[in-house]
Amino acid sequence: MDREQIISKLNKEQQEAVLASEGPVLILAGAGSGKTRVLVHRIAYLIDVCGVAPYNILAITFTNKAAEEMRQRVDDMIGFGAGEIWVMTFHACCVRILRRHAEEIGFTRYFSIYDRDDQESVMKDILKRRKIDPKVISHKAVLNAISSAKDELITPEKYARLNKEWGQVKIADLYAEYQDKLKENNAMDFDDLISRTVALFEERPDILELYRRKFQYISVDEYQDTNTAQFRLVKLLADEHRNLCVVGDDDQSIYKFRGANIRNILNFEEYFPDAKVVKLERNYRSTQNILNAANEVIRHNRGRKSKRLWTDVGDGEKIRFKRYETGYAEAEAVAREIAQAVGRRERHYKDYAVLYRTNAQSRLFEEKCLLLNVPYKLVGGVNFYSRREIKDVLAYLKTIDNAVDDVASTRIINVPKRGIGATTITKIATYAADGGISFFDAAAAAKDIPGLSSATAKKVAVFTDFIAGLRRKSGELKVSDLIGEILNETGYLEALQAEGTEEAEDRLDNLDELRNKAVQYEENADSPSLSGFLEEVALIADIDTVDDNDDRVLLMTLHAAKGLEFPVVYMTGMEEGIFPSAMSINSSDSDEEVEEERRLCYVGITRAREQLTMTMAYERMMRGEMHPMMPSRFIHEMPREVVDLGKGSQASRTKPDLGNAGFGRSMREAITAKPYAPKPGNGAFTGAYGRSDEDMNSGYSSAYSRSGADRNGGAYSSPYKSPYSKPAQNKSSAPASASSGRIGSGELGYEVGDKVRHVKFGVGTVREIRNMGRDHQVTVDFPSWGVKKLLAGFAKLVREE
DNA sequence: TATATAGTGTTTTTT
DNA sequence: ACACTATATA
Repeated sequence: MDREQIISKLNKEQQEAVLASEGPVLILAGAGSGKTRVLVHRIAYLIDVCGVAPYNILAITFTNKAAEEMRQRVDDMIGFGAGEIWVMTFHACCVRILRRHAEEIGFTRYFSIYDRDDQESVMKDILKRRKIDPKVISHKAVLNAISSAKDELITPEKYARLNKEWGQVKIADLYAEYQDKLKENNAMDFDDLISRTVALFEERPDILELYRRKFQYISVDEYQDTNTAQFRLVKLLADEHRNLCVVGDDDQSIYKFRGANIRNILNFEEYFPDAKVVKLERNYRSTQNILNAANEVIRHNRGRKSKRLWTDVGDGEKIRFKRYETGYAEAEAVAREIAQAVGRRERHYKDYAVLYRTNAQSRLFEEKCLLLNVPYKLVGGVNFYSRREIKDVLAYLKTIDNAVDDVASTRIINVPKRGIGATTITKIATYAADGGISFFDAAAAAKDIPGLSSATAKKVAVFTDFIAGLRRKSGELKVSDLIGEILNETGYLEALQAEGTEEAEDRLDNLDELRNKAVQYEENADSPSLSGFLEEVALIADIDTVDDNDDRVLLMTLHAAKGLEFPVVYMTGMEEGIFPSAMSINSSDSDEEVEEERRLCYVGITRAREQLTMTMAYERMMRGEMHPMMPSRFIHEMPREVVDLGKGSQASRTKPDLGNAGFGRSMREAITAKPYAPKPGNGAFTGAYGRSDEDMNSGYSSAYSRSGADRNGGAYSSPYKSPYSKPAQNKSSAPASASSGRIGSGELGYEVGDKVRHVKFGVGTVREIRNMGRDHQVTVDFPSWGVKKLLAGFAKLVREE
């Protein structure tokens, strides 16, 4: 293609961005402004017009899905040679470089990649061995501190130099040990992938030179989400030729908690004073109403590069704001609306995305979709690859592939059960530590380990022999066959099949799925290998597996929705404390954190093409308790005229002074100003505000079918009683039932205050009897043994006359 | 050694 | 509400 062909279908700013091929470029791309289009055209321009070799191009994206999409579009545009371009995520790019130079930094090319789970087992182990009370220093807190340090390229030594407080000194120490442990295991965590690549480049100018020469033209997508380490990496690679094009939107920076440094984008022009800056404000995705809402909300943030999205497609529908009694009602109403629209053939399921702030909210939507037969895909939450059965199989594969990965081998040495218990595992681990060998090698030498009985050593040998056998065969066996062999030979499948529970069925399905993925990998990879498969699996995010052709509603967090778009979007749980999260509101630098939440809101709003609905619940179940909720401040921040409150909405009914006209653009006065406070006790829905019929219906029906009665075995009877008042709990120490009168009388033959005899403890006094459902827990005070809690069915207590 | 249960803490977002 | 840990018991 020639220059004219490439730029002919782009707007003026986009053309400018595409044509600025040399030198540093900062593209401030508002949501939906066609930045992927620009990036793709830019690459085409570099190759077809500037004569750059595809081999010399590096395009970094945020997710594998984005990489795939970009690769596809580049393929379509330039055809031959596109395969040579590196289009991938930071992490994938670093792994590729690190595998090649692993030996030079003390690893082998088979190094494992540890996910959060693996990191946790390493850290727990360290804390345990150091006898540190996890209540004083939690493994999670340590890992978070380490992760933040790595994002900032702070080594353990530097961390120790920088931090002198007691807790921090401890962390520095643990950090150092953690790094040693990972190295021993020939493993790296996600953060290491970046920081070790940076370290490699800084220590070995010769290697850096290699990649500088290779990557002549670099582009970075979602630049606002890069952290210090990633920025340093890019800077190292681009410093010489300075052909660096970054694309980002400071308003969409939502990963500060992961170390994203918003200054990277705000200060780009300081690092590169000669940078060309292009602003893309024309939006090709949403209606003007949606854009107005987004613009107005984000305007409440300070310190941003000002920009204002616009479109010429017209106003479109207003944004709908709907309120429901509870989270259950909210979820049901959303699912029902979708089902109805699809039923009327107005929409496909895949036109919809249901977004929420936290993964915990997903369960309700999942339940209601199931109930109403709405096909859905849940993105995130429990990642496919972090399910137990999947991790088990992967641990087998890792043990075969990376013999020194102790986390992997300890995980599966007794899975399925081989009669190797915690004591044995500790003995093997100690032996390994003393001899400076890996856990697996120690296990292979079980018969030499003092203190292990020959019977135990034999059990261990069964395991190590099995792995050794597979290791021999791993060269010629395909990954999928290897998986099959593991599942069959260990009896893993058999054990699951024997269980016969629904959960076991799910697990079997997941294992099938894993085998399918392996087959897919074998078909698609250039040169399939066990390490290659493990790497792909480690770096895949849930969102990467979303299939655009699948006709399903997508359920996901607002974070996961970044970079995507949908005709219809529901933003749910629009409540203070949920969104913005209580965490951000109560934080010590609340202003900044709420601004990040606001950006998240902006991201959510701008996902919608045609219709956007925001929903909230008056009451929400959190940590097992019902809480009254107030509308999110972000609702107030939207301009009044783009929002539809729905007919018969409470605002116009109970606040006649606000009516339908005559007040300012702010939503603040137009909607509920006070939290909905159900009267305790009577529980009827007589809050201060009237409700639309729709709200009424969904509120009640859902509450009845879901909240009270069903889950407590019909414990609550009257429809006039609040479905939300807590029914008496079975385990409560109050009388188990009104009719039985005295506690535990009848079946047990004794009651509180009675003297009872126990085979071992002798005679004691019954202090308490708790109904545990099937059995009773009896608290007995034995004069010579103290107070014991016994199960009536077990203890065989006999009343003493 | 394996299992069942009670007690405890916990939650934002993720490559 | 849920998951994880510590404890008790066969």
